[in-house]
Amino acid sequence: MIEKGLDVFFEVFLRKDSVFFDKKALQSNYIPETILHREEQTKQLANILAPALKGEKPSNTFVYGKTGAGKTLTVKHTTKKLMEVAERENISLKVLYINCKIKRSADTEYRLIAHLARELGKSVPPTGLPTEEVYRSFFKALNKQKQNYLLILDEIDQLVNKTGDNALYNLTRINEEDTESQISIIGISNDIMFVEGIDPRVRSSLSEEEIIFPPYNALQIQAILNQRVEFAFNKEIIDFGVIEKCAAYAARDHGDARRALELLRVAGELADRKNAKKVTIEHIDDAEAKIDRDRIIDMVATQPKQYQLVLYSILFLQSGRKNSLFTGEVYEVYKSLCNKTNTSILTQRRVSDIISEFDMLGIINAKIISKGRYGRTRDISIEIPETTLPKIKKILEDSIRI
DNA sequence: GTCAATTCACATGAAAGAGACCACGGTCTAGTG
DNA sequence: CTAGACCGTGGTCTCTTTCATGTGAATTGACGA
Repeated sequence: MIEKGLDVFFEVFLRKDSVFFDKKALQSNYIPETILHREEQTKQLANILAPALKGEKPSNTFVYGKTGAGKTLTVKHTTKKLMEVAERENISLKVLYINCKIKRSADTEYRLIAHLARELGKSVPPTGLPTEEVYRSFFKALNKQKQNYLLILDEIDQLVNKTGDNALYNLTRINEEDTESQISIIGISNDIMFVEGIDPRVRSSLSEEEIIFPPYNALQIQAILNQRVEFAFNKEIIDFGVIEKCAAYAARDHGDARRALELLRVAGELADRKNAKKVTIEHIDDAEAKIDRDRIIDMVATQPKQYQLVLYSILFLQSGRKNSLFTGEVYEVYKSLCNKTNTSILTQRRVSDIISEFDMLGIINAKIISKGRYGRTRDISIEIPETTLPKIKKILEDSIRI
Protein backbone atom coordinates (compact mmCIF):
# COMPACT_ATOMS: atom_id res chain seq x y z
CA MET A 1 0.00 0.00 0.00
CA ILE A 2 2.64 2.40 1.11
CA GLU A 3 4.77 1.36 -1.85
CA LYS A 4 2.01 2.25 -4.22
CA GLY A 5 1.56 5.57 -2.50
CA LEU A 6 5.21 6.30 -2.99
CA ASP A 7 5.09 5.41 -6.64
CA VAL A 8 2.25 7.78 -7.15
CA PHE A 9 3.99 10.45 -5.18
CA PHE A 10 7.11 10.23 -7.32
CA GLU A 11 5.12 10.22 -10.53
CA VAL A 12 3.16 13.20 -9.49
CA PHE A 13 6.36 14.85 -8.49
CA LEU A 14 7.86 14.20 -11.88
CA ARG A 15 4.95 15.66 -13.79
CA LYS A 16 4.32 18.50 -11.45
CA ASP A 17 4.96 21.94 -12.79
CA SER A 18 7.92 23.53 -11.16
CA VAL A 19 8.55 27.20 -10.86
CA PHE A 20 12.14 26.46 -11.75
CA PHE A 21 13.46 26.21 -15.23
CA ASP A 22 17.04 25.51 -14.27
CA LYS A 23 17.90 25.73 -10.63
CA LYS A 24 21.62 25.61 -11.30
CA ALA A 25 21.72 29.30 -12.04
CA LEU A 26 20.91 30.05 -8.44
CA GLN A 27 23.58 27.86 -6.94
CA SER A 28 26.67 29.46 -5.57
CA ASN A 29 29.10 27.68 -7.85
CA TYR A 30 27.38 28.86 -10.99
CA ILE A 31 29.45 31.16 -13.15
CA PRO A 32 27.37 33.36 -15.44
CA GLU A 33 28.71 34.53 -18.77
CA THR A 34 28.81 38.14 -17.74
CA ILE A 35 29.39 39.37 -14.26
CA LEU A 36 27.44 42.45 -13.42
CA HIS A 37 28.84 45.44 -11.56
CA ARG A 38 32.30 43.99 -11.35
CA GLU A 39 33.69 45.41 -14.58
CA GLU A 40 36.27 47.49 -12.80
CA GLN A 41 37.64 44.60 -10.74
CA THR A 42 37.62 42.24 -13.69
CA LYS A 43 39.64 44.74 -15.70
CA GLN A 44 42.15 45.20 -12.91
CA LEU A 45 42.59 41.49 -12.49
CA ALA A 46 42.90 40.94 -16.22
CA ASN A 47 45.61 43.57 -16.39
CA ILE A 48 47.52 41.90 -13.61
CA LEU A 49 47.21 38.41 -15.04
CA ALA A 50 47.77 39.20 -18.71
CA PRO A 51 51.59 38.96 -18.54
CA ALA A 52 51.17 35.27 -17.85
CA LEU A 53 50.27 34.84 -21.49
CA LYS A 54 53.71 36.04 -22.47
CA GLY A 55 55.34 33.65 -20.08
CA GLU A 56 56.07 36.34 -17.54
CA LYS A 57 55.14 36.04 -13.93
CA PRO A 58 52.08 38.04 -12.94
CA SER A 59 52.25 39.95 -9.68
CA ASN A 60 50.99 38.29 -6.57
CA THR A 61 47.59 39.69 -5.83
CA PHE A 62 45.34 40.13 -2.89
CA VAL A 63 41.62 40.27 -3.30
CA TYR A 64 39.47 41.67 -0.52
CA GLY A 65 35.79 41.94 0.01
CA LYS A 66 32.95 40.82 2.21
CA THR A 67 31.25 37.48 1.67
CA GLY A 68 29.03 37.39 -1.37
CA ALA A 69 30.74 40.34 -2.99
CA GLY A 70 31.63 38.33 -6.05
CA LYS A 71 35.34 37.82 -5.35
CA THR A 72 35.56 34.13 -6.06
CA LEU A 73 33.22 34.45 -8.99
CA THR A 74 35.23 37.20 -10.63
CA VAL A 75 38.54 35.49 -10.09
CA LYS A 76 37.26 32.20 -11.42
CA HIS A 77 35.63 33.85 -14.38
CA THR A 78 38.73 35.83 -15.30
CA THR A 79 41.12 32.94 -14.93
CA LYS A 80 38.81 30.77 -16.97
CA LYS A 81 38.89 33.26 -19.83
CA LEU A 82 42.64 33.50 -19.43
CA MET A 83 43.00 29.77 -19.70
CA GLU A 84 40.85 29.66 -22.80
CA VAL A 85 43.25 32.02 -24.55
CA ALA A 86 46.27 30.22 -23.17
CA GLU A 87 45.00 26.92 -24.48
CA ARG A 88 44.21 28.31 -27.86
CA GLU A 89 47.68 29.80 -28.14
CA ASN A 90 49.40 26.79 -26.66
CA ILE A 91 50.86 28.65 -23.75
CA SER A 92 51.87 26.55 -20.80
CA LEU A 93 49.94 27.94 -17.90
CA LYS A 94 48.06 26.26 -15.16
CA VAL A 95 45.51 27.53 -12.70
CA LEU A 96 45.18 25.86 -9.33
CA TYR A 97 42.18 26.82 -7.29
CA ILE A 98 42.18 25.88 -3.64
CA ASN A 99 39.64 26.76 -1.03
CA CYS A 100 41.47 26.88 2.28
CA LYS A 101 38.31 26.79 4.30
CA ILE A 102 37.13 23.36 3.35
CA LYS A 103 37.99 21.05 6.18
CA ARG A 104 40.46 18.28 5.51
CA SER A 105 41.34 19.82 2.21
CA ALA A 106 43.74 22.66 2.70
CA ASP A 107 43.35 24.11 6.14
CA THR A 108 46.83 23.31 7.39
CA GLU A 109 50.28 23.80 5.96
CA TYR A 110 50.75 20.11 5.34
CA ARG A 111 47.41 19.68 3.65
CA LEU A 112 47.81 22.73 1.47
CA ILE A 113 51.14 21.56 0.11
CA ALA A 114 49.90 17.99 -0.18
CA HIS A 115 46.91 19.25 -2.11
CA LEU A 116 49.18 21.21 -4.44
CA ALA A 117 51.47 18.26 -4.96
CA ARG A 118 48.49 16.13 -5.78
CA GLU A 119 47.28 18.68 -8.30
CA LEU A 120 50.61 18.27 -10.02
CA GLY A 121 50.12 14.56 -10.27
CA LYS A 122 52.05 13.39 -7.25
CA SER A 123 50.36 10.98 -4.93
CA VAL A 124 50.78 12.18 -1.40
CA PRO A 125 49.28 10.44 1.62
CA PRO A 126 46.83 12.47 3.66
CA THR A 127 49.06 12.17 6.70
CA GLY A 128 52.11 10.38 7.97
CA LEU A 129 54.83 12.12 6.04
CA PRO A 130 57.02 14.90 7.39
CA THR A 131 55.97 18.25 5.97
CA GLU A 132 59.49 18.64 4.58
CA GLU A 133 58.99 15.54 2.55
CA VAL A 134 55.81 16.86 1.01
CA TYR A 135 57.51 20.11 0.14
CA ARG A 136 60.26 18.20 -1.56
CA SER A 137 57.76 16.17 -3.51
CA PHE A 138 55.95 19.33 -4.50
CA PHE A 139 59.12 21.07 -5.65
CA LYS A 140 60.13 18.09 -7.64
CA ALA A 141 56.84 18.08 -9.48
CA LEU A 142 57.18 21.78 -9.99
CA ASN A 143 60.57 21.47 -11.60
CA LYS A 144 59.69 18.60 -13.81
CA GLN A 145 58.39 20.88 -16.48
CA LYS A 146 58.70 24.53 -17.19
CA GLN A 147 55.36 26.08 -16.56
CA ASN A 148 53.77 29.06 -14.95
CA TYR A 149 51.27 28.47 -12.23
CA LEU A 150 48.48 30.63 -10.98
CA LEU A 151 47.64 29.64 -7.48
CA ILE A 152 44.31 30.87 -6.19
CA LEU A 153 43.95 30.58 -2.44
CA ASP A 154 40.38 31.23 -1.48
CA GLU A 155 39.62 32.20 2.11
CA ILE A 156 43.30 32.52 2.75
CA ASP A 157 42.65 34.19 6.08
CA GLN A 158 41.38 30.89 7.44
CA LEU A 159 44.64 29.22 6.60
CA VAL A 160 46.76 31.90 8.21
CA ASN A 161 44.59 32.20 11.29
CA LYS A 162 44.83 28.53 11.95
CA THR A 163 48.35 27.66 10.99
CA GLY A 164 50.35 30.85 10.67
CA ASP A 165 52.07 32.24 7.64
CA ASN A 166 54.73 29.57 7.28
CA ALA A 167 53.20 28.00 4.22
CA LEU A 168 52.74 31.35 2.52
CA TYR A 169 56.30 32.31 3.29
CA ASN A 170 57.61 29.15 1.70
CA LEU A 171 55.39 29.55 -1.31
CA THR A 172 56.50 33.09 -1.97
CA ARG A 173 60.10 32.02 -1.73
CA ILE A 174 59.76 29.52 -4.54
CA ASN A 175 60.20 32.28 -7.07
CA GLU A 176 63.36 33.53 -5.43
CA GLU A 177 64.93 30.17 -5.77
CA ASP A 178 66.20 29.04 -9.08
CA THR A 179 63.36 26.93 -10.33
CA GLU A 180 62.04 26.24 -13.76
CA SER A 181 58.48 27.10 -12.91
CA GLN A 182 57.03 30.19 -11.39
CA ILE A 183 54.08 30.63 -9.13
CA SER A 184 51.82 33.60 -8.80
CA ILE A 185 49.52 33.68 -5.86
CA ILE A 186 46.09 35.20 -5.78
CA GLY A 187 44.86 35.37 -2.22
CA ILE A 188 41.19 35.89 -1.60
CA SER A 189 40.12 37.08 1.81
CA ASN A 190 36.99 38.26 3.54
CA ASP A 191 38.94 40.02 6.19
CA ILE A 192 40.61 43.24 5.22
CA MET A 193 42.52 43.49 8.46
CA PHE A 194 44.06 40.11 8.11
CA VAL A 195 47.27 41.16 6.36
CA GLU A 196 48.15 43.25 9.37
CA GLY A 197 48.93 40.15 11.32
CA ILE A 198 51.27 38.39 8.96
CA ASP A 199 55.02 38.54 8.59
CA PRO A 200 56.00 41.78 6.82
CA ARG A 201 58.19 39.89 4.38
CA VAL A 202 55.30 37.71 3.35
CA ARG A 203 52.96 40.63 3.25
CA SER A 204 55.08 42.72 0.93
CA SER A 205 55.75 39.94 -1.50
CA LEU A 206 52.22 38.65 -1.40
CA SER A 207 50.31 41.84 -1.90
CA GLU A 208 52.12 43.36 -4.82
CA GLU A 209 48.70 44.18 -6.15
CA GLU A 210 45.43 44.61 -4.35
CA ILE A 211 41.90 44.56 -5.58
CA ILE A 212 39.05 45.60 -3.37
CA PHE A 213 35.50 44.45 -3.86
CA PRO A 214 33.01 46.85 -2.32
CA PRO A 215 29.72 45.34 -1.26
CA TYR A 216 26.86 45.46 -3.73
CA ASN A 217 24.09 47.90 -3.10
CA ALA A 218 20.45 46.93 -3.30
CA LEU A 219 20.06 48.05 -6.91
CA GLN A 220 23.04 46.03 -8.04
CA ILE A 221 21.77 42.96 -6.27
CA GLN A 222 18.46 43.43 -8.03
CA ALA A 223 20.25 43.46 -11.36
CA ILE A 224 22.13 40.31 -10.47
CA LEU A 225 18.99 38.57 -9.33
CA ASN A 226 17.20 39.56 -12.51
CA GLN A 227 20.01 38.18 -14.57
CA ARG A 228 19.86 34.82 -12.80
CA VAL A 229 16.09 34.69 -12.73
CA GLU A 230 16.10 34.66 -16.52
CA PHE A 231 17.81 31.31 -16.48
CA ALA A 232 16.57 29.84 -13.27
CA PHE A 233 12.83 30.33 -13.30
CA ASN A 234 10.14 29.81 -15.83
CA LYS A 235 8.64 32.88 -17.42
CA GLU A 236 6.51 35.18 -15.32
CA ILE A 237 6.79 33.13 -12.20
CA ILE A 238 8.23 35.77 -9.98
CA ASP A 239 5.64 37.98 -8.41
CA PHE A 240 5.91 41.72 -8.42
CA GLY A 241 8.23 43.03 -5.72
CA VAL A 242 9.89 39.72 -4.93
CA ILE A 243 13.23 40.62 -6.42
CA GLU A 244 13.18 43.95 -4.65
CA LYS A 245 12.45 42.34 -1.34
CA CYS A 246 15.17 39.77 -1.80
CA ALA A 247 17.67 42.43 -2.66
CA ALA A 248 16.63 44.51 0.30
CA TYR A 249 17.13 41.60 2.67
CA ALA A 250 20.56 40.90 1.32
CA ALA A 251 21.64 44.49 1.13
CA ARG A 252 20.69 44.93 4.75
CA ASP A 253 23.72 42.97 5.82
CA HIS A 254 26.66 44.06 3.72
CA GLY A 255 25.29 43.36 0.25
CA ASP A 256 25.73 39.64 0.22
CA ALA A 257 24.67 38.48 -3.21
CA ARG A 258 25.13 34.84 -2.33
CA ARG A 259 22.58 35.23 0.40
CA ALA A 260 20.14 36.90 -1.95
CA LEU A 261 20.43 34.05 -4.40
CA GLU A 262 19.97 31.46 -1.70
CA LEU A 263 16.92 33.30 -0.46
CA LEU A 264 15.43 33.26 -3.91
CA ARG A 265 16.20 29.60 -4.41
CA VAL A 266 14.67 28.54 -1.12
CA ALA A 267 11.66 30.71 -1.79
CA GLY A 268 11.25 28.93 -5.10
CA GLU A 269 11.52 25.56 -3.45
CA LEU A 270 8.92 26.51 -0.89
CA ALA A 271 6.60 27.69 -3.62
CA ASP A 272 7.12 24.40 -5.42
CA ARG A 273 6.36 22.40 -2.34
CA LYS A 274 3.13 24.30 -1.82
CA ASN A 275 2.23 23.89 -5.47
CA ALA A 276 2.09 27.60 -5.87
CA LYS A 277 2.02 29.02 -9.36
CA LYS A 278 4.09 32.03 -8.45
CA VAL A 279 6.84 32.95 -6.08
CA THR A 280 5.45 35.64 -3.86
CA ILE A 281 6.74 37.96 -1.19
CA GLU A 282 5.36 35.66 1.48
CA HIS A 283 7.57 32.92 0.17
CA ILE A 284 10.56 35.15 0.62
CA ASP A 285 9.65 35.78 4.23
CA ASP A 286 9.19 32.08 4.81
CA ALA A 287 12.45 31.36 3.10
CA GLU A 288 14.30 33.82 5.27
CA ALA A 289 12.93 32.16 8.39
CA LYS A 290 13.62 28.71 7.05
CA ILE A 291 17.22 29.47 6.14
CA ASP A 292 17.85 30.82 9.60
CA ARG A 293 16.20 27.89 11.27
CA ASP A 294 17.92 25.29 9.14
CA ARG A 295 21.26 26.91 9.72
CA ILE A 296 20.93 26.77 13.49
CA ILE A 297 19.47 23.29 13.59
CA ASP A 298 22.17 21.99 11.34
CA MET A 299 24.85 23.63 13.41
CA VAL A 300 23.54 22.25 16.65
CA ALA A 301 23.01 18.76 15.31
CA THR A 302 26.51 18.47 13.94
CA GLN A 303 28.29 19.61 17.09
CA PRO A 304 30.37 17.07 19.01
CA LYS A 305 28.82 15.58 22.10
CA GLN A 306 30.74 17.67 24.60
CA TYR A 307 29.61 20.82 22.84
CA GLN A 308 26.04 19.64 22.88
CA LEU A 309 26.26 18.99 26.58
CA VAL A 310 27.49 22.50 27.19
CA LEU A 311 24.76 23.96 25.02
CA TYR A 312 22.14 21.89 26.73
CA SER A 313 23.36 23.11 30.09
CA ILE A 314 22.91 26.65 28.92
CA LEU A 315 19.41 25.98 27.60
CA PHE A 316 18.51 24.17 30.78
CA LEU A 317 19.61 27.03 32.99
CA GLN A 318 18.01 29.67 30.82
CA SER A 319 14.62 28.03 30.66
CA GLY A 320 14.28 28.11 34.44
CA ARG A 321 14.59 31.85 34.81
CA LYS A 322 14.76 35.15 33.06
CA ASN A 323 18.06 36.66 34.12
CA SER A 324 21.31 35.88 32.35
CA LEU A 325 23.77 33.23 33.42
CA PHE A 326 27.47 32.92 34.02
CA THR A 327 30.24 30.53 33.12
CA GLY A 328 30.53 29.05 36.60
CA GLU A 329 26.87 28.06 36.77
CA VAL A 330 26.95 26.55 33.33
CA TYR A 331 30.00 24.55 34.28
CA GLU A 332 28.31 23.18 37.40
CA VAL A 333 25.27 22.05 35.44
CA TYR A 334 27.51 20.67 32.76
CA LYS A 335 29.41 18.61 35.31
CA SER A 336 26.32 17.03 36.75
CA LEU A 337 25.04 16.39 33.25
CA CYS A 338 28.28 14.60 32.46
CA ASN A 339 27.87 12.41 35.51
CA LYS A 340 24.34 11.53 34.52
CA THR A 341 25.31 10.60 30.99
CA ASN A 342 28.58 8.92 31.87
CA THR A 343 30.66 11.34 29.90
CA SER A 344 34.13 12.42 30.86
CA ILE A 345 34.22 15.92 32.29
CA LEU A 346 36.21 18.58 30.54
CA THR A 347 38.06 21.25 32.45
CA GLN A 348 36.56 24.65 32.95
CA ARG A 349 39.25 26.05 30.69
CA ARG A 350 37.96 23.98 27.83
CA VAL A 351 34.30 24.68 28.53
CA SER A 352 35.14 28.35 28.52
CA ASP A 353 36.48 27.97 25.01
CA ILE A 354 33.46 26.02 23.93
CA ILE A 355 31.18 28.74 25.19
CA SER A 356 33.09 31.34 23.27
CA GLU A 357 32.87 29.21 20.16
CA PHE A 358 29.10 29.09 20.49
CA ASP A 359 29.23 32.83 20.79
CA MET A 360 31.10 33.04 17.52
CA LEU A 361 28.61 30.80 15.81
CA GLY A 362 25.89 33.16 16.92
CA ILE A 363 23.96 30.54 18.82
CA ILE A 364 24.47 32.32 22.10
CA ASN A 365 25.54 35.76 23.09
CA ALA A 366 28.39 35.82 25.58
CA LYS A 367 29.59 39.16 26.82
CA ILE A 368 32.47 39.44 29.24
CA ILE A 369 31.44 41.43 32.24
CA SER A 370 33.11 42.25 35.49
CA LYS A 371 31.07 41.93 38.62
CA GLY A 372 33.63 43.80 40.64
CA ARG A 373 34.42 42.09 43.86
CA TYR A 374 32.53 39.07 42.60
CA GLY A 375 34.86 38.41 39.75
CA ARG A 376 34.78 38.40 36.01
CA THR A 377 32.76 36.12 33.85
CA ARG A 378 30.76 35.79 30.69
CA ASP A 379 27.22 37.02 30.66
CA ILE A 380 25.49 34.39 28.56
CA SER A 381 22.15 34.61 26.81
CA ILE A 382 20.61 32.53 24.06
CA GLU A 383 20.25 33.87 20.54
CA ILE A 384 18.01 31.14 19.18
CA PRO A 385 14.51 32.35 18.26
CA GLU A 386 11.75 31.22 20.63
CA THR A 387 10.05 29.20 17.93
CA THR A 388 13.10 27.08 17.21
CA LEU A 389 14.03 26.40 20.82
CA PRO A 390 11.86 23.33 21.47
CA LYS A 391 13.18 21.66 18.36
CA ILE A 392 16.78 22.35 19.34
CA LYS A 393 16.13 20.96 22.79
CA LYS A 394 14.65 17.84 21.30
CA ILE A 395 17.67 17.33 19.08
CA LEU A 396 20.05 17.78 21.96
CA GLU A 397 18.13 15.45 24.24
CA ASP A 398 18.04 12.79 21.58
CA SER A 399 21.71 12.88 20.89
CA ILE A 400 22.88 13.22 24.48
CA ARG A 401 20.73 10.67 26.23
CA ILE A 402 22.00 7.71 24.25
C1' DG B 1 34.41 61.20 52.04
C1' DT B 2 38.43 59.83 49.13
C1' DC B 3 41.66 56.94 47.09
C1' DA B 4 44.72 53.15 46.41
C1' DA B 5 45.13 48.29 47.35
C1' DT B 6 42.88 44.02 47.41
C1' DT B 7 40.17 40.39 45.76
C1' DC B 8 37.18 37.50 43.21
C1' DA B 9 35.98 34.45 39.32
C1' DC B 10 36.89 33.79 35.70
C1' DA B 11 39.31 35.08 30.77
C1' DT B 12 43.13 34.33 27.95
C1' DG B 13 47.71 32.34 26.33
C1' DA B 14 51.21 29.05 25.75
C1' DA B 15 52.85 24.72 25.88
C1' DA B 16 52.63 20.18 26.13
C1' DG B 17 50.14 15.50 26.23
C1' DA B 18 46.99 11.89 24.53
C1' DG B 19 45.18 9.32 21.13
C1' DA B 20 43.66 8.67 16.40
C1' DC B 21 45.38 8.29 12.00
C1' DC B 22 48.89 7.11 8.57
C1' DA B 23 53.43 5.85 5.81
C1' DC B 24 57.51 3.54 5.71
C1' DG B 25 60.97 0.07 6.43
C1' DG B 26 62.35 -4.06 8.61
C1' DT B 27 61.33 -8.71 10.21
C1' DC B 28 58.76 -12.87 10.34
C1' DT B 29 55.92 -16.43 8.28
C1' DA B 30 53.81 -19.32 5.07
C1' DG B 31 53.34 -20.65 0.47
C1' DT B 32 55.50 -21.64 -4.03
C1' DG B 33 58.71 -23.54 -7.37
C1' DC C 1 62.55 -17.02 -3.08
C1' DT C 2 58.66 -14.05 -2.47
C1' DA C 3 54.22 -12.05 -1.11
C1' DG C 4 51.84 -10.72 2.64
C1' DA C 5 51.20 -10.09 7.77
C1' DC C 6 52.90 -7.70 11.54
C1' DC C 7 55.51 -4.47 14.27
C1' DG C 8 58.09 -0.29 15.65
C1' DT C 9 59.18 4.35 14.52
C1' DG C 10 58.15 8.69 13.34
C1' DG C 11 55.13 11.98 11.43
C1' DT C 12 50.42 15.05 11.39
C1' DC C 13 46.16 16.60 13.49
C1' DT C 14 42.63 17.44 16.79
C1' DC C 15 41.06 17.83 21.25
C1' DT C 16 42.40 18.51 26.02
C1' DT C 17 44.86 19.49 30.13
C1' DT C 18 48.20 22.07 32.84
C1' DC C 19 50.31 25.97 34.23
C1' DA C 20 50.71 30.82 34.16
C1' DT C 21 49.27 35.26 33.69
C1' DG C 22 45.77 38.93 32.93
C1' DT C 23 41.71 41.77 34.09
C1' DG C 24 38.00 45.21 35.68
C1' DA C 25 35.27 46.95 39.10
C1' DA C 26 33.12 46.16 43.89
C1' DT C 27 34.95 46.14 48.32
C1' DT C 28 38.05 47.22 51.90
C1' DG C 29 40.57 49.88 54.85
C1' DA C 30 43.83 53.55 55.72
C1' DC C 31 43.96 58.30 55.61
C1' DG C 32 42.79 63.09 56.00
C1' DA C 33 39.30 66.74 56.47
